[in-house]
Amino acid sequence: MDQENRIVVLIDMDCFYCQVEEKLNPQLKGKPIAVVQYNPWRGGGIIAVNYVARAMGVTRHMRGNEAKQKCPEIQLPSVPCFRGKADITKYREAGKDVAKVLQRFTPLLERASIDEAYLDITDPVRKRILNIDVRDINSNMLPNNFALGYDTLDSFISDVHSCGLSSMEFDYEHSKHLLVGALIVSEIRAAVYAETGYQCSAGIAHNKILAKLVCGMNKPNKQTVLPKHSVNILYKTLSLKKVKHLGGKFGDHVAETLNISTMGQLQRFTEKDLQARFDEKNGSWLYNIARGVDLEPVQARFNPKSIGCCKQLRGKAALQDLVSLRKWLRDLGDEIENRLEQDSLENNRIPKQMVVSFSLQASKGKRDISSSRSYNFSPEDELCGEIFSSKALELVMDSAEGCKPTDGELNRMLKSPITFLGISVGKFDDNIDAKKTKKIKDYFSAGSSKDVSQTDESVRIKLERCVEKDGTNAGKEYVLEKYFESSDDVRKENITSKISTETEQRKETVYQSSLDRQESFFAKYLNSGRSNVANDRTPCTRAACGQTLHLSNAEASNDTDYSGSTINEEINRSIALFEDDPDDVTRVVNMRQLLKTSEAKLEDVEDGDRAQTGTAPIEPERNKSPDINSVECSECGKTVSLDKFDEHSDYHLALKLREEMRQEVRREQNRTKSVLSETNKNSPNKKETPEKQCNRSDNVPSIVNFFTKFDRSIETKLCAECGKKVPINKLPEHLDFHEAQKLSREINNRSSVVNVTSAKRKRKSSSPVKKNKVPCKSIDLFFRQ
DNA sequence: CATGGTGGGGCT
DNA sequence: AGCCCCAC
Repeated sequence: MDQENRIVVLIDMDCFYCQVEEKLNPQLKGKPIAVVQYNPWRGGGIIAVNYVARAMGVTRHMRGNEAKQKCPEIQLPSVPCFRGKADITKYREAGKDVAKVLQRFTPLLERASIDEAYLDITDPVRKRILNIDVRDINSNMLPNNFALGYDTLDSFISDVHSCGLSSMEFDYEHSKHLLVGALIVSEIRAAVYAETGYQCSAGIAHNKILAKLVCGMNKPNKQTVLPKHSVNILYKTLSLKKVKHLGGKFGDHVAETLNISTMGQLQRFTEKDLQARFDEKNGSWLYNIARGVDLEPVQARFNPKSIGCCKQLRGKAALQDLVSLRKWLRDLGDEIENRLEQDSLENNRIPKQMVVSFSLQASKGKRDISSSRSYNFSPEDELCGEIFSSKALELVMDSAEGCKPTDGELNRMLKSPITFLGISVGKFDDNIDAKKTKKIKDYFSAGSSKDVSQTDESVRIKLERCVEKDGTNAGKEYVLEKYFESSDDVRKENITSKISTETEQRKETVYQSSLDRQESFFAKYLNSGRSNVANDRTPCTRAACGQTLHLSNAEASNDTDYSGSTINEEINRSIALFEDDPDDVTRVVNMRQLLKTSEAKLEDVEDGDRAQTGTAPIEPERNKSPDINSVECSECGKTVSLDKFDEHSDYHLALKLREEMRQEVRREQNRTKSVLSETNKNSPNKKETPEKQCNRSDNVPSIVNFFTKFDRSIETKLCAECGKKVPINKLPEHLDFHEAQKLSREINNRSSVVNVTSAKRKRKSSSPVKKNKVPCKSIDLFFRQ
């Protein structure tokens, strides 16, 4: 409503990647470290530096080797590498963990990056003011808090307490709200630290630009408030380029045309003047921000609007031929698929569009030519890595003239090398349950020719395996219900009776008989689960889990807890373990306990136990050393409790197996393609679509050879599921792969009962600033050479 | 060859 | 739709 009197916060994690590495490997704490992105060139590129290392002169922009020179004892943990590119999953997950804590304090949270979020806490501040006496706030309650324009926080507080009588300029109401905002922010940061172990800094001001600005002024692990009347003090010396949106070309342009360098100097110009020199919108924006005014609302957004991955392939790494292009698109497509799987699981949405971007090497001295092409998914498209990579290839070929005019077998060279490749998906469709239910039905009725009873049994076994992890009847019923939704009546009958009557007694034997039959992907996976069933420590965990489910259900009725999960959400989470992280349940349990204790603390505050509030732990003395009963997984670095470690290892094994199987399927697909296109080989020359050219290129002997190790002497059989040729000895595995896919889809397609996104307020983008913000055409032309 | 991989967003 | 800029 009153955009100028909001309380806006920017939370920024301190050297986040380093903190994540330090948490994963506590031995690193206190030592100088920098996280490098794998890159064989000169020790890797540094993307984060902790404060110990910064003190010794290590900065971003340096390579690992330079850091070693400056600081020989520096440790350089590296971003893991998957499919030939950096994989930042663990940091993404860590960022999400943090954001979940933040979200408890306000639904008006905008995730700005992996480690930053804006919070509009205007409402929480108002409510708090009704419940407390601002005069009871003292600097002991606000450790590590700075007020810009004041030597000490106390002098700011006493200004507020004296009702601003000491200064004509002082706006009491504004500063009172800021002070209460700072109090809330210190509670937020304490919660983040208590629940995640991560430290962050914060800026507290009346809008996003200023919050962002002051957040960086005291770091790390500090927070800074910016009273309105201190803006001019700050601007007096503040370089214009420090302000968001002015850090790039536009900022340079402004500074040069006006011949100024500080924000203060920007105030000398009238709005009309600025509009004349730049553009109506940019002019107004500059005029406003020069006075500390920024009307851009904090948007309620937790989930990203797009999911993408890309890879630079510069210099010698540039792609020269179709084979390598296809390889990279496959890898990118696979990553998209995996991340989308997760996303649909968590957010109940699927993308409607994909965009492929690429750059072609230009003649030396010139900038590479970058292009992008989009594709809107049709309802029949199956959102798998295969679709992403094949569509991407089509689009690239279509617009990049990838193939040289045919010259016998050498037509696989690209006209110009590709120096950048990226696939991203977006334009998400929310609440996809209805549509998906139909798709599930398709999947399950597609098997047809296979022995129905065996299919059902294997599905049943897998379903039981799922609910096994859940440990509650509710979860079992839920899963079965979802399965029935997608089954025809005969199957329903069949399975219902089996499960309802025999489950408890026959569980072991069912597993056993299944295992006797085949030792394959699922058998191995199930086997690992079975051994855990036998393990007497596991049931305890499950019991705890079941208890938690009920607890969290109670919590969900607490409307001040925005993250409160429903029982169904918890169940879903448990089910998700099958594909997701087996450790999740224990994490949820721990998280719940922490939430309860921290909520209790917050209630203490609300109840007016102010002496207690004063000790609000900005750095709790909690012992963060890892549990003696847990161990760090060498695969993913996560801490895993010992009694779950077997299971966790199996999870990684399963992932690897699945990946192998996918590759296997791909190889077969490609071989099939090339065989098919052989029939075209002798057809007369005619205009061909790029797609056809693609296929034909697969026929080139060298490319067939690329997909190694296919032995034509081995007998093959057509798979009833996918119609592809499968070596007969690989058939059991291959069928299991399809089962795994089906189950995976079934799991992914189940409804997510709580839709976090929909709980958020949706604002109209009425922000005047939005229109005011961006470099206009004239500026674009100015910089285009 | 040399921050690189991700995101958001505005303009035409 | 496709291009470009900004920022972490």
